[in-house]
Amino acid sequence: MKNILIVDDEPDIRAILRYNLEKEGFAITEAIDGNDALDKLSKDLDLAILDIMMPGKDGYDVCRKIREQGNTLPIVFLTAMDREFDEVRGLEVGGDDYVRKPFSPKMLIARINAIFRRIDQINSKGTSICFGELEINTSTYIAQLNEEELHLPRKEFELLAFFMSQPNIIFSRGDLLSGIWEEDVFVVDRTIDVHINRIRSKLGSYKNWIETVKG
Amino acid sequence: MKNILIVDDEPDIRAILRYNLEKEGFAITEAIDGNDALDKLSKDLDLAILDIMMPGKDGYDVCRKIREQGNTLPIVFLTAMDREFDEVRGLEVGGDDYVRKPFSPKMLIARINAIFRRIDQINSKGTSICFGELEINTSTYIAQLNEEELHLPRKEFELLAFFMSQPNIIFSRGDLLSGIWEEDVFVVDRTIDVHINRIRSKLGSYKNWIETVKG
DNA sequence: CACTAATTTATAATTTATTTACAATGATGA
DNA sequence: TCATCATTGTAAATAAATTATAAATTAGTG
Repeated sequence: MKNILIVDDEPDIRAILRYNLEKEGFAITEAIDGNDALDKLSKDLDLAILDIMMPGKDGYDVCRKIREQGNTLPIVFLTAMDREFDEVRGLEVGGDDYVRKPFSPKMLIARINAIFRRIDQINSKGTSICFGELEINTSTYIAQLNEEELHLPRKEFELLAFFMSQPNIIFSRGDLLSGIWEEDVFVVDRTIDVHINRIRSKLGSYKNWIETVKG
Repeated sequence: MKNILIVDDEPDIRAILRYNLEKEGFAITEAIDGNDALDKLSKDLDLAILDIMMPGKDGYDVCRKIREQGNTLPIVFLTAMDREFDEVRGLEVGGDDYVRKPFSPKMLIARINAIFRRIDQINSKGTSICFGELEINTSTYIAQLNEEELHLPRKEFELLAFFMSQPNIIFSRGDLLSGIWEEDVFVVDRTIDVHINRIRSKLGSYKNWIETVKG
């Protein structure tokens, strides 16, 4: 069971958080301010929710201290007014995400789950696809051909990953469009051709791995 | 008719989905949450649309459960906020695609059709015709002679498919014209002859499979 | 053999894909 | 901030494949 540390000076907020998170199956530890939080740090914790605005040490300070200890505990910031929170600063001091008050419990839980998933992914490297000498890792966005790294920008990578996820399947340009591009963007068919051309040239002698079928 | 399972806790979303998909000719089954969805699984289903955020079991959980049962039902995730959805995770647990809310019905349908097409291609059994050592697949436009792929451009393929769909039948050039060419185009009889000639030369030693009857 | 229909060959027209060049955007870093 | 570079998309030129036609050749039939 995942153990979450809630750090907030307002008892009401702590109660709401505890209620919702326990309902979702998390174990909860509470801290009433920054120093209390630092005292309660332990290996058992899986994530911390840090209020920014607290008497004494604020959320940023606590986060910075935690990181100074070499602790990689995932941290979600909680902030009352959107103006007060500087996302960049939060990420700078080592935060993983942030949620604005008033928050919907659903949203908060979604964010927390997303963080846990991301971590699971990093620890389980089951995200690579191979095809012959070609290996791509869809979580690190690294592609390798014959052990050599192949530099592919995002779109080219996605296109290649799309093909590799379903090898030997014929896709229409429309399939590729709806599979890879955002739904509301419109790109001309030739654009796809150009991307494929770029991938092919990077595949060098293996360029015929991507075959085209007329029409 | 394809049967689609819609899994979402919000009745409004279910209604929108049902409306659009039924308009497109799909049959709909609804489930209001993860457990309901698992109850309603059946062989009749052709695809499931899973909301990620649901009370109780979320979309990932449902997907994982379905896959644990060895069920390969195609699954499309539906997600409200982009932050919440981890695409890689979705694919890891066995999803086939995902669509973000608010979604355009057009896009959703495009995705769903793409999945069905892909599946048709993978188990391309129902759409193939055989004649001796010759097998053609009318959905992938792939023709094979003695297990070897036979490259046939569109028109030649259609012509061959036309013959194979009714073997041992004598067609006049007019029959072929009206069967294969668009209504309003006019092509000269010799054109057909040339196409048939090309097919024959590709059939090699089996070229006499297409016989000519004078007049 | 003469006549017509079918086949083959060559070539033109058309469609579709590839390549090249370049513009717009956005990120990076002095 | 400005300049620079990478990325992404578009347009236009080129190339390639497909389809259609025309003409030359061959085959079938009375």
